[in-house]
Amino acid sequence: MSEQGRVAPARRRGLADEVADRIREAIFAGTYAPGAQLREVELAGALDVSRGPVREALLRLEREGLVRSAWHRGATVTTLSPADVAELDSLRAALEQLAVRQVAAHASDDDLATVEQAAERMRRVEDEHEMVRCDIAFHDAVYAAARHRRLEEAWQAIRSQVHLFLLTRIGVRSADYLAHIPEEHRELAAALRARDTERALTLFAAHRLHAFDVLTDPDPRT
Amino acid sequence: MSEQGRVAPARRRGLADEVADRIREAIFAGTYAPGAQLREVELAGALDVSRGPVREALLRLEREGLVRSAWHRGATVTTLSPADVAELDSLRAALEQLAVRQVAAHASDDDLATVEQAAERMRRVEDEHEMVRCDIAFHDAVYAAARHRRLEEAWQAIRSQVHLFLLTRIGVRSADYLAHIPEEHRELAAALRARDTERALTLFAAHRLHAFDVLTDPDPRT
DNA sequence: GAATGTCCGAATGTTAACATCACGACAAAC
DNA sequence: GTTTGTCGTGATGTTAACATTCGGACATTC
Repeated sequence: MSEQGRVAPARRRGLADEVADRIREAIFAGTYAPGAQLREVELAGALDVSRGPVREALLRLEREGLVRSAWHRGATVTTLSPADVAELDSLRAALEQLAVRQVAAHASDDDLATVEQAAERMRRVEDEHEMVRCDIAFHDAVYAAARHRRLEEAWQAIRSQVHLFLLTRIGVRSADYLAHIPEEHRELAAALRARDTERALTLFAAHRLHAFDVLTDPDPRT
Repeated sequence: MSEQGRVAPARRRGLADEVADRIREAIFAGTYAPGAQLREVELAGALDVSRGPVREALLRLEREGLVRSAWHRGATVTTLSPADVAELDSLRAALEQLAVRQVAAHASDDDLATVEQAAERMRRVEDEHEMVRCDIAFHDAVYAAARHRRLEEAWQAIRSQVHLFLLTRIGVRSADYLAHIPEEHRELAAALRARDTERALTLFAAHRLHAFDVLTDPDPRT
């Protein structure tokens, strides 16, 4: 969005990045369920590359918390225990508070517009997987608007895990989810646009709570 | 201490971990100054291993923010601009607040004792490099006492950079630093031991400010 | 003389073969 | 019957050679 007319970044990516993307997609698509082993030779064969880039890709996915690996024991897809979800929620809260403060205080109008667009995009979504992607994308936009590289990196370190968590929510309260979530995000964006820090913090906290307590307190109506 | 009599973790580490440690030490020792290039063949030759583990080690150091790398352009030691230092300070604040809350609320007495020991250890230190190491070790202990794996990982992602930052402070106000810092940390530990969340948060904030404004507002007396 | 095009060197990216390790099954010993 | 020791399999860890790419130096062109 209007990077002041700047041209594209135009940086070439290595094979390892590409491989990491493919593996990540496969995990989110359910090809590799949580707990499944990710064998290097198998992945290398499937993606038609050697083990080097696969190895590097697994290291990056480990940085994202999507994968855990032990010495000579290979990599497995992360499984999220209730304790893990609690950790994710508290850490996400800490990061998001900082992000919201930064955005409300210093964000450019362009960046705010990008956040609003991300919220708008959710209204035209039917598929649940797509909605989860949009949800994550919205928060990506918020962190991007904060213009805080290390904060964004910290978010990326748990981003995929949050994605995984949201995925487990699919099927539960799906009707509510699809109906209410877009409006909720529009309010978040509006509070940021108004630069109302306190209101934004409150709304973001409520938003996290909605996502979180579906697991601990499932809605009996569904 | 006293992990309830549990034996040591006893997990073997790979070559890559060892290599990462050596490179990290070399950077902290000043062998590779900020901005310096880290050539894979050079490191591999010096450490007498092949480029594979070196490559892996550089990826880990990149995760720690100690190293930056671009495609086909190799890795360089991170240089910290004033903006970077500001980022570190704000992110560190967010993480530390969560850690302090967790510790004050749920930490075991054993974990608190470990924190106190880390603070005590600072009193017998003369060398400035050693003091910086103890300073970091103290905060390590606090994060460990929080018993929050992802929070600890987030801390580790900026830990080395904070170390680098503290190193730049050496030589400035060194007398003050060596004299006052140990007492400051003992107060931090005491507030945690008393489980006085608000006081601890205030003290930790003041502590960060002390470290931070040496660069922005150097003491004229020194 | 400034700009463009081409080439060379040096570094990283990638590959495939080799070495090492962990886990499980099976057998032996107590 | 439980435990301990051995072995084989299949994976990861490591290595060294090959391919690709970047950056700068030099020559060329207008």
